[in-house]
Amino acid sequence: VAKTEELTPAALREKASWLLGQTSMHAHRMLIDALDAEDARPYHYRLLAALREFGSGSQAELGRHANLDRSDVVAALDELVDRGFVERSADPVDRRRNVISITQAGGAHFRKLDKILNTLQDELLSPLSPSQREQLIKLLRRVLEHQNGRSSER
Amino acid sequence: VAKTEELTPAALREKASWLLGQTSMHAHRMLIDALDAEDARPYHYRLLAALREFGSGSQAELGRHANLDRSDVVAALDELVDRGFVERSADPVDRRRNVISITQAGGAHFRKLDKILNTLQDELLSPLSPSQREQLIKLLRRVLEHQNGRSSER
DNA sequence: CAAATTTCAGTTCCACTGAGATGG
DNA sequence: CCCATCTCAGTGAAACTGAAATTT
Repeated sequence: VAKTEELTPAALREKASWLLGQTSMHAHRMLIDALDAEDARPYHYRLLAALREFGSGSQAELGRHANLDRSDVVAALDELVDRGFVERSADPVDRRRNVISITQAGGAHFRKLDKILNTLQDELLSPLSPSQREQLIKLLRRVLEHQNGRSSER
Repeated sequence: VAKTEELTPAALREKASWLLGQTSMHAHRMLIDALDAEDARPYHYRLLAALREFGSGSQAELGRHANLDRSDVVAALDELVDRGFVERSADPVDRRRNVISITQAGGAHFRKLDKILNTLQDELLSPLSPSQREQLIKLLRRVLEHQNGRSSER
């Protein structure tokens, strides 16, 4: 049996950016696999979550909430419209905008995906105790808030 | 001033996979930017680190250490050869193999990149105290080891 | 005129797949 | 015959860029 712990150079293993990259890549693969069973993609979940939490809105607004590029919002919403999970309609007060609203089927779909995502978190964090999980999330959130602060200063 | 903390849906903000993805993406962008100044890419650093730590070896072996796909090893090594940081030579005992060795310039290059990477870790973790940084690294490493264990069982 | 929105076309980076040629 | 290695060509997802058309 190969000792995978000794495969990776220490120079990499000790770097937070490396650990973040590896764990996040693995988590992302798990996510793709899990969503695939529902014919869904990570972008779908993000958009539906933003819609449920902030209500209907323009595509631009939605993209900012879900952290999607304006370009990718178009294509991802096309897919959600195809599946009947959201509706596009012209905004009567600002004719540049499309108003996106979530359908009933979309709400049900989101709840299903959210369950899948929650299960996935458990699997991902299974080697950690409950307090360690909280710790990890707290630390990551702090790093992320700092990053968001710095990038919005630019 | 916009409150970026309130932009993201709670459904996302509370998920470890989301936090990992966002922080790692940001870290990756920082990495790309920092290495760009040295005309280098993340793949270069990984390969050089593996070479320094495990010594000369075949490309396949190198790829396993640096976690690069066999296909990507070829192209990345081409770049490093062009820059004079590694040398390709035929393996006398196994003529399928290329033996890759790091040059003196390559060693110097690695040390420069390693400094850049270390500075970047500091910047990345700047909102955390020293003990929090250790905590984060410890927790991430534990998650990663668990992932590696599961994926090698398949 | 400046700014925002939607959309399209195209790019980059990373990871990966399939297949061919060579050799152990 | 099977397996490993190196290489090439191509795919796919995610994030992003530039520009056009429309409207505010």
